[in-house]
Amino acid sequence: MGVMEKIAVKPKTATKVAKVDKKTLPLDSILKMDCIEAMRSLPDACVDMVFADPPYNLQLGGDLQRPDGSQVDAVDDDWDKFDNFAAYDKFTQEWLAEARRILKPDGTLWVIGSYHNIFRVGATLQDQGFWILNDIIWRKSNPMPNFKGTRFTNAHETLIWAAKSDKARYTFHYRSMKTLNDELQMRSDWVIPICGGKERLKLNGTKAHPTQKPEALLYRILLACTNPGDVVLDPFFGTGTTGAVAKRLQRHWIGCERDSTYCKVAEERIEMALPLDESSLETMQSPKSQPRVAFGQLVENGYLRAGAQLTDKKRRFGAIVRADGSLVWNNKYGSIHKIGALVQNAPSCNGWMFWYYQTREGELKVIDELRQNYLLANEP
Amino acid sequence: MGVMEKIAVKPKTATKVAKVDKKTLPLDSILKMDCIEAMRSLPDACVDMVFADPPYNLQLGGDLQRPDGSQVDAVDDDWDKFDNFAAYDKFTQEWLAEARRILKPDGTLWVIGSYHNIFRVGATLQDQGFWILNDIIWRKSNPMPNFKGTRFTNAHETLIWAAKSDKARYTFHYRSMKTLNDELQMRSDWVIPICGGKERLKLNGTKAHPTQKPEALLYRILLACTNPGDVVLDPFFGTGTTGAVAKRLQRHWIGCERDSTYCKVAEERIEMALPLDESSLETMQSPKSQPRVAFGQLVENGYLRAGAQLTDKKRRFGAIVRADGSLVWNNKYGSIHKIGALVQNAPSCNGWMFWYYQTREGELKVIDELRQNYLLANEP
DNA sequence: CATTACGTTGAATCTGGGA
DNA sequence: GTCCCAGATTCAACGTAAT
Repeated sequence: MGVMEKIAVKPKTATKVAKVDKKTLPLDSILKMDCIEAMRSLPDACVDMVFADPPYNLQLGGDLQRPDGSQVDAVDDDWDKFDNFAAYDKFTQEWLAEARRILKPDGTLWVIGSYHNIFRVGATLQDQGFWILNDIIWRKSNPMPNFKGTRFTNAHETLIWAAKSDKARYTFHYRSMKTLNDELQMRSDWVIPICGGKERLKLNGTKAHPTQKPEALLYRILLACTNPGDVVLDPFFGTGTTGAVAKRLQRHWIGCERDSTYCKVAEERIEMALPLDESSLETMQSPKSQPRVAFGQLVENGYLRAGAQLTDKKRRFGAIVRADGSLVWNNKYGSIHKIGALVQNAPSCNGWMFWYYQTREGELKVIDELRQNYLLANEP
Repeated sequence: MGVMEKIAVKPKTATKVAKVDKKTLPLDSILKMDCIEAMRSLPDACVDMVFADPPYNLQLGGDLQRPDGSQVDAVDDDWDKFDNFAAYDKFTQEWLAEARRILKPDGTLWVIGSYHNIFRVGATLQDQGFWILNDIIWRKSNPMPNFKGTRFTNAHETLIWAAKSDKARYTFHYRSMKTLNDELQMRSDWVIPICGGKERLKLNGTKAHPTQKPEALLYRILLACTNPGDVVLDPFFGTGTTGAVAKRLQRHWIGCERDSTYCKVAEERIEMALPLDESSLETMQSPKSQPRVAFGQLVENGYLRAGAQLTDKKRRFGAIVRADGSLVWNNKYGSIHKIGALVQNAPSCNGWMFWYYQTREGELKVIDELRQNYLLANEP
């Protein structure tokens, strides 16, 4: 188990990416225009995440406009689906290219879709160099049944999580996700109800947006893959689920939305959203973000004496601690990790978990416990 | 509830598609060559289903160790190596085009893949004119964990079910699936364990094939979307899961496989497989494939007299039966389904379940019961 | 013989900070 | 950019051995 610790904006962000002056960004506001045009107004590498819920109904020609307002394709009653796929692909290429440009090098992209469009979106983003990290299945606990009994009940939607490249060092709060999932690794299939009840926004008694996404979905995504203070852009903002959750989780957001009714609904909704208290935002952090403790510090501070014998759990191997914090085994010297790997003939080893010491009572205890004690005693 | 009835090859197949002489097909055998070459040797429109488990193009990096230091046995076979996406796409286009050609007009295609390849496969098959009916999520109950804690556990694979066109009259045994799923509609996410235990084929103590699929997966697919006697072709036969399940379910199969070791293992395995007894094959069938009973037959045979009054369950609407089996309501005439839809102002209605008649005892009973009685009394 | 303990394994794009 | 090396990281099912 790790130690509770506040999330801090990862320091590498400050040093590794081109510095973007957040003051010049339209943070926490909606750009009331076409998303491609909107993104073009932003500088390169300025956002930490893009979350996109693009249109997928190929017959809704209105959703396929170019930045200049012209129609991508004449979608009339005689529409040919091949022409339509081409038009949809072009639209997808355009908004993805802009999203890619404004993403920081270590930022990630999330897209949600159904079988109508997700294969085209996925192939396109791979073509553009995005590196898929996971595909995530949103399993709806209460999907609409297939009334005609002609197919399987369409009970899920698919999300793609992708980095800008295979080398990118993306944000992923593994430990938070594991905690959220009752101490088991979070899987790629998430059970979340569809958006309804009080959460579902209404206008004159009817739903304000046909495909409003549940906040729980965005909550998990933002918690897992961004840090407080990060900037999340949503090119198809709709009624602003992304903005509402971002505000709750103390992330900045930028929305793109042409429809003025949606904009109005979203603004009112986000205005009402309450940011979580900072203490509620504390999450389980990976030990990676704990201060490092050198094994030698433990020796130096008397947690273990030089000359003490360490063994593995089953007492198959024994090694001696030296004053500088190195171990000796079979006339070979090295770190706890190196010698641990050596005795097992393994390529690598976490010495903290491998080596045990004997207490005065004769009990074997893993040396990682000493490190935890040291950390507790030396907390800031 | 429907009636238990034997599956029969759907009659339309015999009349609608170009007749293929099954004697000329290499039924229930493996074509030991490249799948594209193999499919080219077959005539047009000769198979009812193609099930394909193509290489995933995994693009794995270096070795991967578990936390305990042991090595993960990766898929490093030559058949999964492609130079780039373009090469993989070309390969996909070629085998899909042949699969499309040999499929009967009402036949369907199933493909399985992971996020590495499924988006490319999905987009390609849409480009070729296939009409996606569902994407199905195979949720693994026991996936391999993400050992490094770097992503969400990849706990599923994706299948695509597609018809040759949007007009195709594909086979789907809705009722069998609903029965299989405890009287709930079968959803698009299926929980099935990975293939292990006795089912996992071994050679000299190690797995015979790195990616053997569970029979439960094929069982559900073949049961849902083929009829006994249908022909299923698998272009990437491997160790023959498709063949083994097809034999069990009394379907014909054709496999394509280049690797002679896989061929040998598959042949032995299928040889051992026992076809299910015909009585075990009886499953709940869709009302559509039951012998149709015209409502008029019931009138004709005295199950209901002309002039009788029908109502809905709550006696909100009343209609009169005419001698030809049509109903009258508000001076409007039509079938039980049409008038049922009309009175509710609904787009459609299953009249068999909507309309009730009154017994001599004054009890309301759904008219579907009369149909069931008629069917029982008139069984062959 | 029953139960527990331990070892093995599965389509995996699987580390990251500092010099 | 490369290199070095500390050190973080697993779930369910199945098979076999030990108790």
